Amino acid sequence: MLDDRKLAVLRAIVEDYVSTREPVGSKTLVERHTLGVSPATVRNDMAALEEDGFIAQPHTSAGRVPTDKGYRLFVDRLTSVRSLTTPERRAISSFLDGAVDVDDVVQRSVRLLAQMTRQVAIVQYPTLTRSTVRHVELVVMSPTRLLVVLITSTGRVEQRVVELPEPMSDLVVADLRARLNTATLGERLPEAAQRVSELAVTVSPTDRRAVAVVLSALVEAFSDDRSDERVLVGGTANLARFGDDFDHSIRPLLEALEEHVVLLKLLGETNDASAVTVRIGAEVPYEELSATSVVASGYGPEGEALATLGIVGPTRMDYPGTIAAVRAVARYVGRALADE
Amino acid sequence: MLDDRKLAVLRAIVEDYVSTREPVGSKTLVERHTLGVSPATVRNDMAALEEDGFIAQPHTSAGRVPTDKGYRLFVDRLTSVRSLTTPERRAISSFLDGAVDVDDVVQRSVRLLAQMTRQVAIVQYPTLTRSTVRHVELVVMSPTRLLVVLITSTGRVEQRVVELPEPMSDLVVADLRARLNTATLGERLPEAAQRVSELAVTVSPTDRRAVAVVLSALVEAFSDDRSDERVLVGGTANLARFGDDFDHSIRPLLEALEEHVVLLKLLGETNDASAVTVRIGAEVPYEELSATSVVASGYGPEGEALATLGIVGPTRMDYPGTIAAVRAVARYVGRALADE
DNA sequence: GCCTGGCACTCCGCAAAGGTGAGTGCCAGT
DNA sequence: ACTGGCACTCACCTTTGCGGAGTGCCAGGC
Repeated sequence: MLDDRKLAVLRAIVEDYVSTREPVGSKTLVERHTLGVSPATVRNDMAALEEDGFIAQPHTSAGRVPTDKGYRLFVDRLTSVRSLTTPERRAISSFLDGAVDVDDVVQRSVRLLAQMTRQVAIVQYPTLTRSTVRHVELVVMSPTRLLVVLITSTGRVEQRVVELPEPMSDLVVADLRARLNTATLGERLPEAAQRVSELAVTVSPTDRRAVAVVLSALVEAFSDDRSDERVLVGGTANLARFGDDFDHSIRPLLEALEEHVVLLKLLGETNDASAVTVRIGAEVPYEELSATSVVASGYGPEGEALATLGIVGPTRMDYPGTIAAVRAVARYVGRALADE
Repeated sequence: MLDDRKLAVLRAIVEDYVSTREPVGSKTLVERHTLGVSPATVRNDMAALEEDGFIAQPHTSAGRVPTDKGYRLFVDRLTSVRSLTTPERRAISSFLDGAVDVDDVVQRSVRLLAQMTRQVAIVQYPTLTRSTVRHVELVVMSPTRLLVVLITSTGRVEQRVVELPEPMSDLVVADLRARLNTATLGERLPEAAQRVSELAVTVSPTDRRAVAVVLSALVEAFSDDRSDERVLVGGTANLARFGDDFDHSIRPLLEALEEHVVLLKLLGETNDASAVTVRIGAEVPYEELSATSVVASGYGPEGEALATLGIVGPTRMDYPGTIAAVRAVARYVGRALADE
């Protein structure tokens, strides 16, 4: 069915269409690529490719355009991932190196990704779930008010003010603080929540009610991980290069970009930090975005996927370059996070 | 020069143009408004208004369109600010009431503003400068690494990791922590920074170098108020209603929206929390945005302007409605912040 | 003196018409 | 199995023509 030359033709069509944005015909194709055959032969191959649904004609006498299925084949079999040049790597490093904290890393990543791919970039904040407890602090604000602070290994800080049902002596607070820290230090958040719950049993009956309030606030801080719902978007100005069909491609995308929930669904879930996922056209889980593709990857320190980042762009995009960029940024951001 | 009828004509032109998006002619104007005169008379008035630069003709034999100067006059003299209806007020309240912290208030405000005005909304985060110190925490991470955490009354958390030039004993850290808190608790940030600097003198010579590093990190956290450079943008999907001239009006705006510095400049500075500023077309401090207007207002608890919020939209916008919305949201957000 | 109805004029916007060219499918020949 | 040739199709561009909305100006009326 699909011999090597037909695949070469498909590849050529995708590449030309991506760079020129115009349907590509048999003649121009032969001129620009060294296929070693005449336009007429290419036409036969094209007819076969169209038969199989890899390419399509906008109108009877126009050139061919890749279909989603065509892009899919191109991405899966016709492209070897380009690795970045040394200067490119260096640029990424230096761009991310200046980051002062996790927020800054995320912000820089979005910019970097948007700039490299010239697409709309999306970066999800690192999940707390896999981070560990660095410190738990209890601050007495008044006899019946306590500030509970949780600091994680990724440098994120969660804090809650709790109203105590009855006063707690400083001694009890100090004891509780010490016990909390020994129990949770270095533990992952879910495990830490578990440990904290266990502590409840060991408390003397007199303080039980007050302590229970504190502990439940802390457990909530451990579990209520709002950060994994947060995403940052950048490079929206690149939408300008999207095409001119505002209502049918740009508007729905702008609307989607406002909804973080939608974005998270777009990025999808990845457990493997090194795998780059590509969703093309109709594969994207929103009907309105059928003219867009999503290239995403998990990222995190030591190949563990804490969160996802990626880009959204027209199906007509430079997949090899974009995939390489997303993969590289994911890798470097993971590394940058490990340093924090 | 400008008698009452001419002003009425100008007002009618602005209103019609805003709602229809089309140049308005003398005949339609008379039909839609009760001016009590004939089209011919209106034409004469229009000629005078054009002479004075309040309106312009896209081409000979087209209707008239307001100029920036025309909008200016309209905003300054021809419009009385509409006050909101009770249901509208109630909607705002209930929308903002559910907010759990400052971040949430800001996020809700952006949504609210974008929804009410159907424009792109911008909200600057409240400045820290006027907030007070709730707690300072020092966490020992390793003998030579210390985590400095600052928690403010608005619930904002700043944190820094400092590398110590030499180890610090736990005792010294505990002592320092206690002294820091007694010195700064309840102080406003600038004053707190001052107090911290003063502490440096009282330290024993052996620890001076290490302590100095910690203190300067803290002073920096007090002063380096990055939050007043932070802004949140929402409602970009409303750009779709902007017009179809993508390259000349939407693209530069999208680019501007990416640059927080630019946005802050757009919002401008307000000291008075109750004043709504309107900048029209060329009055906006960016040449590329000459087709846009900015409606902004300061906001904060008790009429004190902690920050600015506003909207950006085409010069052709519903000024009375927008101004009313911005003013109302600013007022309610100020109130919501006071509650936190 | 200001307003009005009438009139000639301008010019945008739309639609129809015609020409051009890129691209195709098919077929006969090598 | 590939190629050159040929007739055909159809989007796109330009040209042309026309209608209509709008204007400016002028002479007449309250």
